[in-house]
Amino acid sequence: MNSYRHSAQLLRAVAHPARLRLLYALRDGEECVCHLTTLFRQRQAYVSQQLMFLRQAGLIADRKDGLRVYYRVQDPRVFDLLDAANAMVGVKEIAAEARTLAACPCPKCVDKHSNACKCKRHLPRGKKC
Amino acid sequence: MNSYRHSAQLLRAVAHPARLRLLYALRDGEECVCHLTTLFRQRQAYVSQQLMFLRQAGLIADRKDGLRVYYRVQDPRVFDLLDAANAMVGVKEIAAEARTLAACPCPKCVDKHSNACKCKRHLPRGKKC
DNA sequence: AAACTATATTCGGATTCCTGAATATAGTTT
DNA sequence: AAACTATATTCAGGAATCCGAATATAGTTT
Repeated sequence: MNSYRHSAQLLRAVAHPARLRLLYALRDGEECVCHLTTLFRQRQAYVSQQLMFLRQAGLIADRKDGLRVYYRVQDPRVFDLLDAANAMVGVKEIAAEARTLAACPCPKCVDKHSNACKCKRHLPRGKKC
Repeated sequence: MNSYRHSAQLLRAVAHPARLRLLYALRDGEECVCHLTTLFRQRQAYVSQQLMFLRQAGLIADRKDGLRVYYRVQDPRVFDLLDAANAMVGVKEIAAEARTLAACPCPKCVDKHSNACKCKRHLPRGKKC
């Protein structure tokens, strides 16, 4: 009966504030690392580390597009888990965090600015075309 | 938004094979420490430690009756959590483990033996009245 | 190719967790 | 009170985790 071991492993992957926050940020769709880094105001290396942890646990998958890497959750049932935990500690429902950020150079955020250039050129963080 | 911290703490309390197993053993009712120790074939000190962990996390509560201490789960919603985790790792449903044990001296187990004495005297482990 | 950008990985030290051994506490029986 | 029983707690060493700093990798633009 060491199916307990598998469940425990899954639970441990999820038992960390930063990783919880990451999963919720991916709740309604993939995001690139730069977006998550900007959103959380954390070092890129740290975000990558936690993403690696979640990936090795099989909770998220990645997709490359040019320089960027987009992450998505593998199995939406993980939110059944997280919501159950939140219910127990008295949290209603965690809404997805703001989807577009002025300081983020990823396509999704840039497209939102109607006055921003839509060309595909890579721009340094925070600069405009 | 550090409600993440609370959820993470709850999840960590549960992210351990021994503690998972304990919770499932309490799924359909309270059990005393000696019963759990016999059931798991583990040192009493170890079982007590893990119970203490669960108690400090607010997941279980205890009740004293003479020498024995009976533990029960505080909030049955914890099984929503655990079942969700099991579903993700492909475990159907965890049945409660055997409820009565020949080697266990707790009242519940002794009563099951129709040929055993029902007096309230305390007996050394494994000996009969 | 060289400079640049987004992301990943390695390394190390501090801290936390795990668990065995030993011991303490509290209730019970004689 | 003394011996005994069920349970709880403390302690310590080793393993695992956390996270910052530095560096590596791979794709892009010029």
